[in-house]
Amino acid sequence: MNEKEGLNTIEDRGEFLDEETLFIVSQTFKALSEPTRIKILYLLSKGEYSVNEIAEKLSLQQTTVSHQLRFLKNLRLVKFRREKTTLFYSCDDEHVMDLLKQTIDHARHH
Amino acid sequence: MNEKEGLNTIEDRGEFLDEETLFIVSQTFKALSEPTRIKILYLLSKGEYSVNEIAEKLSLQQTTVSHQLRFLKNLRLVKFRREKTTLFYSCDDEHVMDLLKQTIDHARHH
DNA sequence: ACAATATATGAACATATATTAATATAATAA
DNA sequence: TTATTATATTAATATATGTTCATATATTGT
Repeated sequence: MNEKEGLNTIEDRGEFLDEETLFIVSQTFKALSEPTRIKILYLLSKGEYSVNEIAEKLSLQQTTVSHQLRFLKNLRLVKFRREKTTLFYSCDDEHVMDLLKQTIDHARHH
Repeated sequence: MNEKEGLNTIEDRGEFLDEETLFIVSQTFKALSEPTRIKILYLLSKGEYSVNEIAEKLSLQQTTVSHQLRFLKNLRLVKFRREKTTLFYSCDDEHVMDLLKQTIDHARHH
């Protein structure tokens, strides 16, 4: 059978991930796995934009943008500030933006 | 400088991603966005394992593992070598494994 | 050839999720 | 107050996708 079992406990976290880590990791990558969200995050990496500005610049419907911003806000990847009736969204997670930039650079070098 | 269209080509790539980059990026993150695939990749980051070993260690069905390995193989994230009737799978993309490790570390720091 | 073992494949099913349409809320201005 | 603007929400729909079941393929050993 498997002569390795029983040895990989305690100090060595071994070959398995605990459920909570697994959940956070999968959620993080899921946020970055859809073209619409990638476009939004990439745009926001260049600056702060209102919902309507995002929709116009990316040729998306306002409601689509609003839904995806809620998704990203729930994961605390974006934040917003209000100015009268307008909400300006911006990035709120350096690590995740870094993952995105790394992967875009990597993809562009093929 | 950034008055709408026309100027943000070449040196400044601007606020938009080309379709091909967008596709590669989304596929890459999609690979890392599902718990089963994360478990498999994390296990493979520790060494080389056969399909049945992966299934046993992770308490997954053989067919599930086989399907997900095909997914990962299509994206060239894993490779395999044959030894008699057994296929030993291992990681084949340093950059993607690095993304995974970074994100696991980040998640574990809460 | 046959049996045994390891892995892959295709179809069916269930679930997840992105988008849309319609409507609601909230803030501001007149 | 009413109208206007900006954004959010709910429900419906369509599509994508992960898992399972049944079966197929491929390699090795007898």
